[in-house]
Order: sequence, then structure tokens, then C-alpha cells
Amino acid sequence: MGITKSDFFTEGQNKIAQWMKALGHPARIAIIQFLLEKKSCICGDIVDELPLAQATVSQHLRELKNAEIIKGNIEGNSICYCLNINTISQIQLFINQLNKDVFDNVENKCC
Amino acid sequence: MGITKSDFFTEGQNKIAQWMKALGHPARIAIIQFLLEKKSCICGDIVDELPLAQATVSQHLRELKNAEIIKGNIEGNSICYCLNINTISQIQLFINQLNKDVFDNVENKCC
DNA sequence: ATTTTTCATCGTAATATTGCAATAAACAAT
DNA sequence: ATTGTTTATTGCAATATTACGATGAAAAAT
Repeated sequence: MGITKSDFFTEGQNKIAQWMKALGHPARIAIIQFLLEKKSCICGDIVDELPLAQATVSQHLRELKNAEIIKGNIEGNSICYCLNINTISQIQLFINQLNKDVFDNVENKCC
Repeated sequence: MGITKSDFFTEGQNKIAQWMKALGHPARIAIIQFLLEKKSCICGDIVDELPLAQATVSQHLRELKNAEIIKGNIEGNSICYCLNINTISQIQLFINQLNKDVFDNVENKCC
């Protein structure tokens, strides 16, 4: 079908999956790394850094924005994108808990 | 097109994106949580826990395995799946570094 | 006022994902 | 040997994603 049965999963499961899905493309990872590198946050030149057309980059940015991984501000003519600390922190919480649980159960592993 | 231009991104970017993509579906998050909950690792009953057909669950398990998020062992008739500590740790490393970098640059944010 | 710059959106094509029924494969139990 | 149990695979339909050219919109620069 190609449609995800979101209704049958918990809100938390859907939220985490949405964040992870947004991070599930190398161009979007590259965008995030670029936003970190460019401390100035004047981010109009992401297109020049990526091997993708402007329309494609804009689409990736929109997906990151929809998932609340980044925020965008209009700055006169250009737009300034920033990482959303709040979401990144929540992702970190999930991954750290996951890692802790895995290590706590390490003696119960069978493979 | 629907095809990702992986060749134009770094190995690291592709690897991280692959992990995140594998985690980018609520059913796969649910599977992971179930694997953690069931400490025994006798995991033949994932199908009963999820609102999905057996074929679909098997497909999700294969994707998690391809991304090396889980490992699977044949145990007589049934199969035992476990989380791959190594990969989970690497994901944690990436997220923790990301979070650190975001916080370090908090004063340079514009939005 | 016109042109340029910057970013978003629309339309479209190619490919990928999601989901399931049906079937196969591999072993266990009878 | 046959039957049941468990998981994988195949084939298919519906939907989503990825990518880009063309176009639009809004402010900046000339």
C-alpha cells in the first residue's frame, strides 16, 4: 500500500519515527552538519554546498522543518535556518535511554 | 526520480542516514521497544504484538537487520532477534555529538 | 520602475516504501 | 511420512519519496 498505519501505534512511537525519518537521508544529514559548521546561521548558501538543485534542497529543508528538526526565520531577502535544540534534545533522550536499556540487558542477549 | 544520490555524500553521512531511515517507521520503533521489553530474546511473537500481518513484520525485521540495528539467530524452529549494541552505540555517539555542538553554538542562533 | 537575488511551490517522472495474501522453506511433533 | 509451526519470499497494488525544471513571490539593488 505505501501508507503507514500510524493510528495503530502510540503517539511516542510515531513522533520518534517522524524525527528519525527526517534524519534518514544523506542530504538532510549534510544540511544539519552544514548548519552546525556555519555558526553564523546565515544559511542561504546551502544549495552551493550540496550536489542538488535548489528546488530539491528547499524540499529537504521543508521536511526537516515539518519534523521540527530545524527552524526558519525570514531575514529580509534571505532565510536563516537553525537547528531546533528542543527536538535534538528529545532525540538524544530517546537514544540515550535506548542505549542504556540495551546495555542493562546485555547478559540476556542470545546473538 | 525517487533515487537518492548517495554517491555525492560522504560515507559517514550515508551510514547515519541509513540507520535513521531504518528507525523512521513506528512499527520498527515498536519492534525495538518490544525487543527491549522481552528480556528473554525469544522473539517469535512480535507478530502478535503488532497490528500488522506476518509478512509485513518480517519485512520490517529485514530492514532493521540490513541496517544492522538488530541481529538474528536461528534457534531451532524459531528465530531470536536482538538489538545490535555496536550500532546503537554508534548512533548514540552521533546524536550526543550533535547535541553538544548545538548547545555549544547556542549563542550564535538566530531563530 | 526594472532587474536581480533568494527561496518556495507546482507539475512531473522515476523509484522506493508499505502492506498483505499466497506460497515456500525449514524444522518439530505426531 | 504427514502435519503443524514458524519465518522468509514473491508478487502485487496503493502511496510516498526523491529530484528537477519551470514558475511565482517578495524583498534588495540598480
